[in-house]
Formats: sequence, C-alpha cells, structure tokens
Amino acid sequence: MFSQLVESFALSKLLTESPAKLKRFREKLLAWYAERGRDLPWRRTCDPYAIWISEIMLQQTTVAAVIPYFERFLDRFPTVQQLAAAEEADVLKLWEGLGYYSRARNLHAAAQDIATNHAGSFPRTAEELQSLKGIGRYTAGAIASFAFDERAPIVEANTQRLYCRLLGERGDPKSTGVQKTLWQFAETILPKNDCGLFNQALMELGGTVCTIESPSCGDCPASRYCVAARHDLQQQIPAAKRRSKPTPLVDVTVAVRKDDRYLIRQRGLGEWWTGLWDFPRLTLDETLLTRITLPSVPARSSRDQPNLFTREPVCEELRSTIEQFICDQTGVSCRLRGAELEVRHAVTRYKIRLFCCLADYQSGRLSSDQPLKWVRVNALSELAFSQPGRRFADRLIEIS
DNA sequence: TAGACGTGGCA
DNA sequence: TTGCCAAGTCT
Repeated sequence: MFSQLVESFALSKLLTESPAKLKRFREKLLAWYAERGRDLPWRRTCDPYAIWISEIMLQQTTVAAVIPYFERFLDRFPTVQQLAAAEEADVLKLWEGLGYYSRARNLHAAAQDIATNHAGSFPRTAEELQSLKGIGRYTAGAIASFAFDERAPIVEANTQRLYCRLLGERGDPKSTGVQKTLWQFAETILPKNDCGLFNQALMELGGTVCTIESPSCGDCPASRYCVAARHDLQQQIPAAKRRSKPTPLVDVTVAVRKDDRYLIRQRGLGEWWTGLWDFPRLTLDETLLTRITLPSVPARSSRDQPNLFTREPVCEELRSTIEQFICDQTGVSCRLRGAELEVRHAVTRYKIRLFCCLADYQSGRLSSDQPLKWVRVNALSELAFSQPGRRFADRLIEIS
C-alpha cells in the first residue's frame, strides 16, 4: 500500500513536474497522433467558423452522427454572416434530428452577436469566445487552440477520462475539486507551440485508445506515465456516475384532419423541442390514467419500430379529455375517429407510451395567439409516430 | 450544484 | 429490453 502511494505520487510528479518526462510525453503523443489520428472533416480546416460549428454539434453527440449534419450546415451557411442573416426556423430545421436544440438557437444568436458586435470577425481568444451564447470553457478552449493556436487547455469527456487515469484520480470527475485539478493538469501539460494539435491529440487518445470499457493500454503512447495502467485501475477510474431511472409517461398526439390537411403547432418556450413543429400533444395525468383503460399493445414495439395501427376505440372519458384539449390548445373542435395508434418511445429520462389519434375537424377557427397551421403531410402513420426532432418536418409539405 | 436538455448506437 | 454513453452549457 505504502509503495503504491509512493509510486502514484512519483508518477504524477513525473509527468507534471519533470520537464524531461513531460517533453518525452508530448513527443510520443504527437507522434502517435500523426500516425493514428482520424481524418475528420473539421480537422482539415483552420476556419474558426467551421471549427465552431463542429464543436457545438459534437457536444454530447457522436462523430458519426455529426458528419452529415456538419457538411449540410456548412453547405447551407458557409460563413458566420450567412448564418447571422438566416431565419432561426431554417437553422432549426437543419438541426432537426441532432437533438439539444438550444445549441442551434444559441449558435444563431451568437452568429448575430459576432456580426453586429464584433464587426463580423471571429473572436480570437478563449476569453472572448466564452462570452458568446452556447460557448463554455471547453468549447472556447477548443476553438481558440484549434483555430488560433492559443495556449488554452481543454477538459471534456475524452480528456477528462484520460487525465483521471494518468493522474490516478479516483474522485468524482464532476466534483469541483477534481475539476480544478483536471483543468490545472490540462494547462500544465500543454506545450508552448502547436497547442491546437496537442489538444486534438489528447482528445483523440481519450476517444479511441483510453476508452471507457476496455482501454487499449498496449497501444497507448502514455501508458508508461499512467497511474491507472500501472495499478490496473482502468475499471475503477474514472469513478462511475449514476443515472436516475426514466419516468414513465403516457402521451397522446392528435392528427386533426380537415379535407386533405392536418393541424400542426410550433412548440413554445418551456416545452420540449422548443421551436419545432408537432401535432398537438398532451401528457395524460396520473389520476386520469387510474380511471381509464388504454388500448392494448398489438405487437412488439420499441423506440424505433412502431406498432401497426390498432383499431381499439378509446373510452369516452379519454375521448372527451383529448377533444377538450384540442379545443383549448388550438381553438377548433374535432371528433376522434376509431383508429388509434400506439408506439413506445424513450426520450432520455422519460419512457413514453405514445398514442397517436386521428380526428376529424368539426368547427371553429384556429387560435390566433399561437403558431398553428393546416398542412399536407407525407406518410401520416410514420409522421404520427415521429417526435418533432426525429425528422418530423421532413414529412410535412407546405410548412411555410 | 444538480437537473434540464435529444438522439442514436451498442452490449 | 434496458441502461449507458457521446468533443457541454445553462440555470
């Protein structure tokens, strides 16, 4: 035990306080990155705008998911001025399916900020960058180092895991104390020059070698400096975080038909999928659920494999609840039809049973105090199963 | 400071 | 099927 403590201490000192070891570590890391680093679209450019877009898209999102969105976005908005001049709705539509839509709204707002308050030229320092909406400490450091080679440290999921293992840090990585240690470490190991390249190399190592489940320590240029590898603590470090169980919910969407069109509404502030278009949608409250019988599930269902139609009618209380909801939310009265659909979705912390009802317009005018539209749609059954963010708008015709 | 915010892939 | 996770930020 004592010898382990001595060794942990000695090793962590080696990396951060021995200039020779640190130099060797940097050389080995950069050599490894030159040989093994992936060729990704945003690594081929020094354009701060493109790097910014990629960094925002990559927040909590996999590389594979981002690539097509990144290409489309830059194709549509090649410069910060063009993004600033866009309608927010167009930016959101381009973002649809990526999730975390506030990223898109912040991106748009920040572009306008740059266009009007920074004379259209991109802020060059991490400090300035962090004053923009949606750019926190990590993203500011990433853009400043990748695009301008500022000596700015970075800590995000990949590097956090890497640093924790290198240091043998067993505490909760999210705790204030450990965060302070990690940011300090990130700054200490940064070389004088080529910081952008160095940061990319750190992230790449964390992302492809120093993985969560089975890190490839045999291929790691830093394993000889790694406390976790020395003591076989890769599974214990970093400390696992706990997640709460998803909350079960029952949602109902209603496709109200008038001639060949259906009623949709734009979701407002404080709701999920803010700014995206959706069928009117309500969450059934628990007391109602105790009184009614929901249509049974006809077949296998999962997040992405919706059930086929079921023809079970809803009970009278549910019918009147839904019809009243439509009237309150949209101003029109409607009559539910006999066909109801069901599907199950999991949305992050919620496990949602989703019923999709068809209804016929009866009478009334659309409320003028919120965005509502009658639109033609493609493939109603697919659309009814969709959530706003899951390519919903792609199935609408004549949305604007 | 913990919880909110989305979606898709993988075991 | 379920749970966990992915280049975080904001409140």
